[in-house]
Amino acid sequence: MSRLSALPRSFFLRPAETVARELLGRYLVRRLGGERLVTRLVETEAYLGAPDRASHAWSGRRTARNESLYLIGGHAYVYLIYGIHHCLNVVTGAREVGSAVLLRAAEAVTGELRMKANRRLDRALGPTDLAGGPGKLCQALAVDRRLDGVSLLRGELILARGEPLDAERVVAGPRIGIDYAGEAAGWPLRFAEMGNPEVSRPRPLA
DNA sequence: TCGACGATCATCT
DNA sequence: GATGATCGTCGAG
Repeated sequence: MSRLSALPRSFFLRPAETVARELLGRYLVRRLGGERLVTRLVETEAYLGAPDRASHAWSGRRTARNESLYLIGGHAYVYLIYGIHHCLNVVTGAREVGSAVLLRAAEAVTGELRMKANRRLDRALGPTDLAGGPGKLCQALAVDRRLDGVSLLRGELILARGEPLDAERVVAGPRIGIDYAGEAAGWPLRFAEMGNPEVSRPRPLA
């Protein structure tokens, strides 16, 4: 069961790019009404904070919405996108920095039936339909703004140790959906497990 | 107070 | 590949 023990604070007190890479293969555990849903992370993106035009903390931007981005590493930042979907981020680094890692895709380990029910899709599920995308991952695990700012070291949403990937199994590429971000749009801050079928859109070449 | 927009997804052709 | 859904947030006025 040690694979499901929480990652320590020190794991998150590092640059977002490092944390994003090393989160691959780890477990994201959601406690939901006595049930435990376990997923294994296969795709992440780093957002660097003030210097990163794609980041909600770009240029030190700070509002009621993104306040939890400025917590110490190891907390959740959850926001609503396109009025419909939620995105789950892991805050990294020291307090007041504003860097984070977006959790983009995961595969089910346990609790798959509940996740499928949470997704409310009647048709047969394809490879990326369960949690192969940031909005889908949140829906499968019932993550919404109520979990904004919670600690990921304990409680109803936890990041656990799992088995980190060997470096040669990690693919890097540009981030998704941030064409507005100028030069930052091309930075290779998206990381995924090579060849994993759950990985979302513009699939990195394996 | 108002208008524009977005770290997406499902469905359609 | 294209498009509509849908609304909280933010900056401009």
